[in-house]
Amino acid sequence: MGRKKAAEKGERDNLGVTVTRKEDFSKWYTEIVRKGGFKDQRTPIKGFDVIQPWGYALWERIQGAYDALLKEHGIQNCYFPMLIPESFIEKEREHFKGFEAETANVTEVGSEPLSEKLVIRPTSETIAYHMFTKWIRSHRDLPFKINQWCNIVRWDTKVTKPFIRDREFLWSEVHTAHASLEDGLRQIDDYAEINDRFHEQLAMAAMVLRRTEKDKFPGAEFSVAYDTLVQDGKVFQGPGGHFLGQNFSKPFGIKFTHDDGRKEYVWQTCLGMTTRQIGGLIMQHGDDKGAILPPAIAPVQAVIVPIIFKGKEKKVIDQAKKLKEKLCSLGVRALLDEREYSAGYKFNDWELKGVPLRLELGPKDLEKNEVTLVKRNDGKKSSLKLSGLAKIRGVLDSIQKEMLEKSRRNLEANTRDARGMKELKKSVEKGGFSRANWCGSGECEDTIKDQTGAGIRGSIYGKSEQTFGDCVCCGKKAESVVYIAKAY
RNA sequence: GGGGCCGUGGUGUAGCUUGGUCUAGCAUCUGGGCUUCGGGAGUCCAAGACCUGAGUUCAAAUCUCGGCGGCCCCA
Repeated sequence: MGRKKAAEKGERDNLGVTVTRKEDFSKWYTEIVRKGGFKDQRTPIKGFDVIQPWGYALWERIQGAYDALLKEHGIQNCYFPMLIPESFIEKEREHFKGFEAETANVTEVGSEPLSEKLVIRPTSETIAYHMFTKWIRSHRDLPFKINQWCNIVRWDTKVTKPFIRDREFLWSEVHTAHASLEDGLRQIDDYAEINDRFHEQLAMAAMVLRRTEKDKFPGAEFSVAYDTLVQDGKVFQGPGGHFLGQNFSKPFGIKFTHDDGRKEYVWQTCLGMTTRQIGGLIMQHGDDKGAILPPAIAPVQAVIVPIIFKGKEKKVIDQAKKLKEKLCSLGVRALLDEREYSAGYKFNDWELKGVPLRLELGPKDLEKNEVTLVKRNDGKKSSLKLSGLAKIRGVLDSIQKEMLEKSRRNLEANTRDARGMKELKKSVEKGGFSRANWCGSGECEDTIKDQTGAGIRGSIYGKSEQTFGDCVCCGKKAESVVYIAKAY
């Protein structure tokens, strides 16, 4: 059946996205991931998927942006081994019990059993800090800041979402050691700066929240995470930084000597950013046609689609090639789509993939020495003289700004105060963040979760907000203002 | 952690309730031709599938149980 006939019959074919966000947000997301060529889950082992070229190209951009920010802040890359001896786990029980149930273990080589069980890293604190004891001896060695890009295995019992919840994923993990509590805390501020700038590039408005005691990273003194608001009203957790205090340096014995000869344990921090971010980006910006990638991070910023009429092919293709060259020399990541598909097919395909700007070049444009621009974020069409191509940089910048603005407006419009459980329940149903007063007790935290299905995400990091009433749950004196939301 | 839905060519599906004419239908995709390209073109030819294991039965895509896998909701 042709597409026209299918459309007449009211059927939706399987080439594009078959559901709207409103109809079924989850299915919409999964379809974009698959049909946009981001990821293929049809592998033999659940949760161990293939990141496809388009998805990986996006990851490389995300990675590049983050890597540059880390390096600007004096963090150097290195690589730790994938296998960790089980005995290391004994050194930091509290930390590891958070992962214990989901580690994959290596117990034999060939058919010979190993003398000690090895764990495939679910995170690298234990192996990294084992090495820290060998590298750090003097105050001169501090601060010590390293990062590694690697894969991680966490064998969740259920996997429901590509990128968002996988058993194997790629990430960046930063580990630092400091000579004082103050310097360690300054590192957390550094993370905030890194992540603020990162989120600008992603065009995602974020809430920077200090997690509650229950929700912090296992073994940490406190955790700070970036929460962004997805279109369906749930929040998405992005990168998280953790202040570890001396909780790891003591059991691992990471000591240094001060300039006055005193010996002391180091203060530590860690930070992580994962391929989950790809899922967050898609859910944040996408529309019913597919993904929408912000220009700062899109692998292809402008795709050129030649419109070919019989007899005029050469002219159009030649001009399109020149156009691509010019754009590249202007520093635009441009791609000429010369595939043997119809123009309409290509339009849909690139919209699914999320390329921020499409340039159409056909006989009509050639006559006028123009090119047709179509913005992915709002679909607006315009013409641009071929002599004025430099303006494209400005168009890309404005797309970036518009996307960030939209994200900010969405966050603002969906953050509201709630006083008392009745109001909170109503607010949670609407989606987004509910801003409420909290007494600080774990009981109230659990009750809120039980009764509303939403959890306390934390309080704004680095800013103490004035309470505006009593605890939303128990009515006793409130200690802080917290943000409550359902999360992925 | 609890509950529910589901598994048929690469993809999306029909068939399953009531087992047999299923030698498994359709669309799309793929390869080859002709033709076409400003929103997923048309046409001709070719190729391509019942998740897995056990059971019930003369007979299983269809019924039963287990496994593996996918999806959704609640906690």
